[in-house]
Amino acid sequence: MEWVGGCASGQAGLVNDRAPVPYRFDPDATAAGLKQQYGQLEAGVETGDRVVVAGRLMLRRGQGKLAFGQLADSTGRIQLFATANDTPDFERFGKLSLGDWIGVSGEVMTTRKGELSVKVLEWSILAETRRPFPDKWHGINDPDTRYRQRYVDLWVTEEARLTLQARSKIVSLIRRWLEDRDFMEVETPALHPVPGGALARPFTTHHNALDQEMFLRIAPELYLKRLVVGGFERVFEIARVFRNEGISPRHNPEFTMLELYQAYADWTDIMELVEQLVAYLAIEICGSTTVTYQDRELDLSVPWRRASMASLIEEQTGRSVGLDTPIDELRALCDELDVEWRDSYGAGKLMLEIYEKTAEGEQWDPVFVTEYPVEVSPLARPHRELPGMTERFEGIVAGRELCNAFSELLDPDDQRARFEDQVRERDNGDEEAMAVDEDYLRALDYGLPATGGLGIGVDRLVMLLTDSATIRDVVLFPTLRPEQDLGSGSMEPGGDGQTSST
RNA sequence: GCGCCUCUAGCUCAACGGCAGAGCAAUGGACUCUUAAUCCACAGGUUGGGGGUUCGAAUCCCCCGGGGCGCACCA
Repeated sequence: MEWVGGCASGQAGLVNDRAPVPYRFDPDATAAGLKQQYGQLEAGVETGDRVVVAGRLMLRRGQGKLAFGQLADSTGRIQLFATANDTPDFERFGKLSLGDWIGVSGEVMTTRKGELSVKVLEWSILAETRRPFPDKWHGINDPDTRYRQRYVDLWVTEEARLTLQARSKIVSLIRRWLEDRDFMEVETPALHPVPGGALARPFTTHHNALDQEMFLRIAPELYLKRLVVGGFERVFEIARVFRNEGISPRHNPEFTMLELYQAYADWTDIMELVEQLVAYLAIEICGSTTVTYQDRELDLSVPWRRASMASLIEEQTGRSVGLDTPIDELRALCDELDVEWRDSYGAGKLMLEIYEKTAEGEQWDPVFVTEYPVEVSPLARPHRELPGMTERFEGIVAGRELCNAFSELLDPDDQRARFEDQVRERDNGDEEAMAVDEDYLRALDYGLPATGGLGIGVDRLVMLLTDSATIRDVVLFPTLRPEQDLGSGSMEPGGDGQTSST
């Protein structure tokens, strides 16, 4: 390792004074690793063990011929202990800016007060910060600044770092869990000629060479089922999907959806899969199936409650409704409950609207809501016992939809009729209705066996497991309006360029 | 898209019709065991932008812009 320690340029104090920094560096210890290995050390011990650490200087305390610092890396923080006698270029070390990246080689020790530290015996600057770091105690409070400058937020907001690290861990655990069950990860197109697989407004774009309108996918569903037709019996995709809709604490225009399809399975198999997967993740991430979400306890243990949509409506409103309830009665109930409806809505759509208004948000502990009407489930297979219903369920946790799943619709003729119903709804002004996907129908013509399918909102799952109130906290770079005053001028040395919330 | 709230130093916040302030950061100095170190000194502002009311506006009113939260849409 080449040490560039003591490379102060002699022009200290100038903003543009950039020390030469090494092309590579080889740390051999981390803050967390040191705490784990030496955590039990008594006060005043010098171990003689030499380690190399690297990171950002987050705190600094001069003490005459001593100096203390706190070095942060991706695992946490460790104290640095520098002395005029042992630390080369001690003077310069004491003048480092908060936020500077440094590499340190030194001896593992504890101070007289017992704080585990690395005594700085060699050090070098790995990168200087030319912008001041936020308040060392309060950090950044303005949410907009946090999301825009995530590269700073990750250093000064520990929860942000831990949450986003947990997200990575969760996605990794999902992959491994599914692979252990013989699911194969695939990647299907994100550019779709026909948007499908969900009810949502797409982003539109254009391919120049093909001179063709294209859509960013709103769901990978129809491609994944094509793969089951193709003989991949268990597939999954962790898909970034795009929906041209509002932004809110629970919605980002691009978000991540886990979809999986299992041949020969039905919706009951998928229910078991979901509750087991989520319980497994809760234990791995939170240490228990009982987690706290927004100051309220949440029991994710298996099995989750099953309840039909109609029964939940009755539970909340005391009114018994079903597909055979006269339409006027349903409309009257909507009016009574302040639920908007249109003439084109059938009994199934009215039921769904009533359920979403009255019951969905009232659920807290997980519940699989079953028996969705055919009318609102264009890709789900008819219920084997209940006419007009499908074998579809949604998993509701903490009052929000976590997943949507069903026994997949197999019959090409039925599917064509459902698509055509959707087109009629589109003609009636429903911009989220589906279009006919002829190639998908052709695939179904070749035969799809019984298949259970699932979509889970990964962002919302991460929110639950990390106790995050907003989706922006679990997305590294959430969608924001572009900053207005951030031109090329901000890159000029000495330019103000500080990007506040304005 | 509609409603409510909000925008003051690099960061976190005061001042709420009467001289724009503090802490941290920065800058200069003291200090051999600090833990958000402490102490001394110094500096930092077109109060988001524009207009209006007023003897006087960060403060009240209007318009515009950014952000937050609800509603609507949705996952």
